[in-house]
Amino acid sequence: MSMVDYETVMSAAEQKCIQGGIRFTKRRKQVLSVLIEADVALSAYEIAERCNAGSDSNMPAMSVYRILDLLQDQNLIHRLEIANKYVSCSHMTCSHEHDQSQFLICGGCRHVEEIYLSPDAVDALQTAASSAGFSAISPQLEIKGWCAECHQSNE
Amino acid sequence: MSMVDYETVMSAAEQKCIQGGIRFTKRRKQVLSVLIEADVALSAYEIAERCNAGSDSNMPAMSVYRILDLLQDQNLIHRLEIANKYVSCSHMTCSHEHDQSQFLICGGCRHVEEIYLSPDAVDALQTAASSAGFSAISPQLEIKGWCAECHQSNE
DNA sequence: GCCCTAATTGATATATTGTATCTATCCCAT
DNA sequence: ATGGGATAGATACAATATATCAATTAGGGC
Repeated sequence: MSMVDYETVMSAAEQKCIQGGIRFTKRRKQVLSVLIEADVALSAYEIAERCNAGSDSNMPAMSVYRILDLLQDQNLIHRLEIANKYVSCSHMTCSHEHDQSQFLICGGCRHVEEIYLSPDAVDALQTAASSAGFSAISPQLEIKGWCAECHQSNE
Repeated sequence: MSMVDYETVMSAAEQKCIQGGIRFTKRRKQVLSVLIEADVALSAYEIAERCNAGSDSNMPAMSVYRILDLLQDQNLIHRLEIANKYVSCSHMTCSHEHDQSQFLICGGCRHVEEIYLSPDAVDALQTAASSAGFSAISPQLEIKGWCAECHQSNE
């Protein structure tokens, strides 16, 4: 799914882990690989399944949760709260910080698309939030909507 | 919490149910009352607890889920997917349809505020969604952020 | 190389949220 | 008053997530 080479992404991930003071272990590589190779957002239990598919290793779902938390801390993946699923970060190889990511999530099939909102749009959201006494909106926005396919089948 | 009289709201709710072809039963009144009187968003199990608090009636959580689904169909309440919680609709007494509601949800304490985005901001979101192949964004937006209090304690 | 320590993983239990299904009961229209 | 659809009860279970403690592993100083 990624636009860049798998090896490049993985070594960038390793660097981020080292800089974050944690190890890029076999288990963690395994979880991140599954997310990078998936073309859809996956639940923790789906990730565990894929780790275990056709292999002798046993990846318990509990470990997956632990590892997902860590990878999130390193900004290598995103947790989508509306979908209860996880996706790899599309900016993994960037050296600079990304302070915004935006996702569209289909309310029907839960398909996920990463989008790019104009700074103006983000500003408008931030302004509305400030007016309501919030100091900041999340750097990771999730917008629920309807993909063309699900929209049709629901008419 | 409501700006309008409780009785007014409940009778408006009853009208909406009748128009929707369903009954406004004791159980459904009970669930809606709890949500109207709450000043925070509540989970289904919290609603069940409040229904049962200091009373002889037994409201099972399963019934709560069923009733929440119905109330949502009648546009009397909103389900917040980011928070896994429910709030009563602030437009319950309006006769016209509201095609947009927007909520801010604190990522720390899960406090919920209803906000009003400018049409321009909503347009920007819709445009970004269309570009990504989505035919529509949800009429109910959920924006995660940080309330002033949680923002401070996380600095 | 070896040991100490801390990080990591394993293993188990349990909490939380939500769905499926079948039965019993209630209430309205005839 | 009663037949039938809407509503509620009851039970089981699925899916998602957290807590806790023990076992193992990997690096850094000697």
